[in-house]
Amino acid sequence: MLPIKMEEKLDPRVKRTRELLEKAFMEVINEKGFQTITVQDITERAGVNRATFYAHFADKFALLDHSIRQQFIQEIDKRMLNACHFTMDNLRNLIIAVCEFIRNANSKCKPAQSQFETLVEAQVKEVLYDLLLKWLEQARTSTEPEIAATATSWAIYGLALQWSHTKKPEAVEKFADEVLPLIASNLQLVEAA
Amino acid sequence: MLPIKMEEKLDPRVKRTRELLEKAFMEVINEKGFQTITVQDITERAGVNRATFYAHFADKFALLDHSIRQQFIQEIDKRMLNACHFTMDNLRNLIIAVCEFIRNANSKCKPAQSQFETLVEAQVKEVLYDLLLKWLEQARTSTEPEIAATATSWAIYGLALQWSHTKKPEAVEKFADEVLPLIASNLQLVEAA
DNA sequence: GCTCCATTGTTGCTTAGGCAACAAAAATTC
DNA sequence: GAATTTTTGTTGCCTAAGCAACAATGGAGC
Repeated sequence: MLPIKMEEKLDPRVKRTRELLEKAFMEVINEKGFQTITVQDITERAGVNRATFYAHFADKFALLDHSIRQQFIQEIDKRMLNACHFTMDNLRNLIIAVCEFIRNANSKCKPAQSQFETLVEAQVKEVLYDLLLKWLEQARTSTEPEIAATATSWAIYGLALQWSHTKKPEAVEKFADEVLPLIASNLQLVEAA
Repeated sequence: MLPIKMEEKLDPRVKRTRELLEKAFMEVINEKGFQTITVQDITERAGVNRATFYAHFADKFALLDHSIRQQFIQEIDKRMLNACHFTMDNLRNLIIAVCEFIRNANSKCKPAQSQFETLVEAQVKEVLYDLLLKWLEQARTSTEPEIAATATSWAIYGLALQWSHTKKPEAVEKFADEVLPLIASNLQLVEAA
C-alpha cells in the first residue's frame, strides 16, 4: 500500500516492466556507476526492449528520479504501517524515515554524488508534501493546507539533513522525539472536538 | 545454453511469462500441494492473467510436466558445461545428473507422490532420448541412432532408479564409474579414425 | 435430489511490449 | 579534425498479454 498515490490498478504489464527496469537499474548502477551506464545496459539487463524503456522514462535521469522516489516511498512503507492519516506516531515515524533515508543515501553514494543530493532533496520533499497534504486535508487547520505542508516538508528535510551531518546515527529516535513538537506545530492543526 | 533445444530466440515476453508461471507454480505447490491448487492460485501468484496461462499450458498437469522437464534440464545444465556433443565425461555427468534428479524428486515428493514418478520417468527419458540422439547423429554408430538412443535412455533411467532405491547417495560418482562402460556400449559407437 | 458457488476453458477486443529501421547526436579512434 | 563507432530517441508494424464476459463443469452443503 503506497502512502501517496493509492495503487491505481495499473496494468500488470506496466508494473512488471517498471519493476524490471528499476531492478536492473540498481544492479547496473552498482557495477558501473551512473555516469557510464547507457540505456542499453539497463534494458539488456532487464530483458526489456529499449523502445519500451522510452515509453516509460524520458531518459536515464528520469529513471534515476523515479528510482530515488520509489526508494524513499519504500522507506516510508517500511516504517509506517498506516500512513493514510495523521497521528503523532505516524509523524514521528515519518521523521525517522527521512533521517534514515538521507543517511543511507549519503553512505551509499559517498563518492562524487553530491550531484545526487539535489535530486534526493527534490524527490523527498515532493513525497513529503503530498503525504502531509493528504493528512491535512482530512483534518482541521488554521492555515491553508498547502502552506502548512510546504513549511513542514521543508522543515523536516532541513532538520533531517542537519542531523545526518552532525549527530550519530544511533540517536534517530531521540532526535525525532526532540524535533517532533516543533514539526507538529508547523502543521497548524486545530484540535477537533 | 540448453542442451536439448537450442534457445530458439523466443519472444522475451513469452520467456518472462513462462518463468513467472513456473516460479509461482513451485511456490504454490509447496504451500498447498498439487491436488488442491487451482489455475487461479498459480496465475494470481505469478501476476499473470488466467487467459494467458491457457495460451501456454493446457492445464495444471501440463505445467507440471513442463516443470519437471525444466528442472531436469536444469540439473543437466548444472553438471554439464558443454552437452552439445558426446564425450565419456559428458555421459558420466549425464548419469550422475539422472541419479541426483531422481534422488531429489523422491526426497521432496515423499508423501503420496508415486503418482508423480510416472511423470518424472516419462519426462526424463524423453529428454535423455533427445540429447543422446543429438550426440549419436554427430557420430558413427553401428545401429540406427534412434534404436541406440532408446535403449540407452531406458538403461540409464532404470539403473539410476535402482541406484536411488538401494545405494547410498554418497556413492553417485562411484556408481557412475561402475555403469559407465555398460551404458557406453549401448550407444553402439564406432571409433572414428 | 437440489441449489449455490468456485473453477474451468474459451472468446473478442484492447493495450503494452518486441522488433527493426531510421536519423541525429555523442563519443572514439586514428 | 575527420572518420568511425556508439548511443540515442523515434516510428510503424506485429505479437503477446490483459480483461471481461460467457457457458460449462464440478463439487460442497442442505
